[in-house]
Amino acid sequence: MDNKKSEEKKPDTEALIFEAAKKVFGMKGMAGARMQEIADEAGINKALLHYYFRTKEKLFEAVFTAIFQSFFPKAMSIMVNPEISFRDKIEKFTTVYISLIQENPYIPGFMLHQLSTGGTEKIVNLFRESGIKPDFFFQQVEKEIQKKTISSVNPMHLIVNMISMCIFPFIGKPFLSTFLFQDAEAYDQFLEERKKEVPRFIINSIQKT
Amino acid sequence: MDNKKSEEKKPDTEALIFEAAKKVFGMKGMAGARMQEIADEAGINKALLHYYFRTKEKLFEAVFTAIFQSFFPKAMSIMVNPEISFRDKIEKFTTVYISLIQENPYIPGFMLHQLSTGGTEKIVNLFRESGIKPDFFFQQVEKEIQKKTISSVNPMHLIVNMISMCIFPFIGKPFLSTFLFQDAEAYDQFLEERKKEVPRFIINSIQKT
DNA sequence: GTCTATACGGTGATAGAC
DNA sequence: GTCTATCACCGTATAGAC
Repeated sequence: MDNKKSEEKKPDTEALIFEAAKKVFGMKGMAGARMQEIADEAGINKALLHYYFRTKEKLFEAVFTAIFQSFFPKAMSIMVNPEISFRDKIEKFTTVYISLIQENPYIPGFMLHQLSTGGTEKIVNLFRESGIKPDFFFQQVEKEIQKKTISSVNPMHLIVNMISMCIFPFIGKPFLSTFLFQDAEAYDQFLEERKKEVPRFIINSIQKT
Repeated sequence: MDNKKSEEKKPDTEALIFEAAKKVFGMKGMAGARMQEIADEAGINKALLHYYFRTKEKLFEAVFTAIFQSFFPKAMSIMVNPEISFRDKIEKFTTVYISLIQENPYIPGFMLHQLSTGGTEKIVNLFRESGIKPDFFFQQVEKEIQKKTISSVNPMHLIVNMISMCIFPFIGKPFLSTFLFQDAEAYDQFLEERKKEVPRFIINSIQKT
């Protein structure tokens, strides 16, 4: 993998470390991860980790920030885009959200550990920096209610329901894939189905009949 | 707190440790928790932890098992109870589920860490031991579909949706309470509302009109 | 049963050769 | 930039007095 034109994309140790850290931190969490394991995963030496990222904490923060920014703004920008109709919004959001996590399986692990360990400040800051204001979505919901196109729902609950149904299947993967599915393939298919099922479920619930 | 009749309920060091461990493990996870912190929380000495539970891992397992058994069977038994109508089942399940976690705030933290750390075997075993068969619920869904009382839904997605909407608000508490709510009180009220909102949301979605 | 003191291993981090 | 060797610390676990 080293034989490309060395000009254009050297195997870039930093990126190797980054990927390895994603994986290990995502699986074990900040506290459970071991620098040694990350080094092994990256196929390099432990000391090199400290050469690129001075400390474990800095490495974690770097990876966490990157992960967060790689998905959160993308998903949220859909919700606050004035050009997308309300109904499309729900469909797009769920689909994109699920797809994004499928592509970056470490996201839920990161979020979880970060949340349940109480390290909320970083998330809060990243969120603030992203400049996203959920208010617009709430206003759009209210507008739809006034237009009588949907039944009267509390926007808070609606958005929490939406996020819940998108993200939980990933969190609960080991659990679900043990009890509800035969193999990994069945689980993957289940996720694919959800891209249609979840928006349908939501729209069925709130649409005026 | 020691001045009760020493016969009836001595302050029971073991129970103290158990409670402290619940709290610390729930917040920090197995890897992040420190025996010292548990000892402090229990107001006793570090060595005593090892006297009662030989190792950190044994302590964790004991607490995890107790937590699991204190809520899972109770919630699930509702789902497979043939005497409860389908509609009541959804209402009862969501209400009981949310209430149970409200009373034992450490449950989500435990589950999360256990899930995301990959220690699924314990959960699988505990689940097996509980003797619960989710099949009955699935059958009941199919029956309702045949009776045309609900629209054609995939039972898998239905139950995953239900669990998602119940449990995620707890997982995401730090996040939600930062962005959507002013204070802890508002968050608590939100949870109370959900006991009505979630079943309503589900039933609205699947009922035949 | 409960404490203090200590042994022991693991882990993050650094020094220094190449 | 990358490695080997090593340090210093922290955290689990045990020994032993009371």
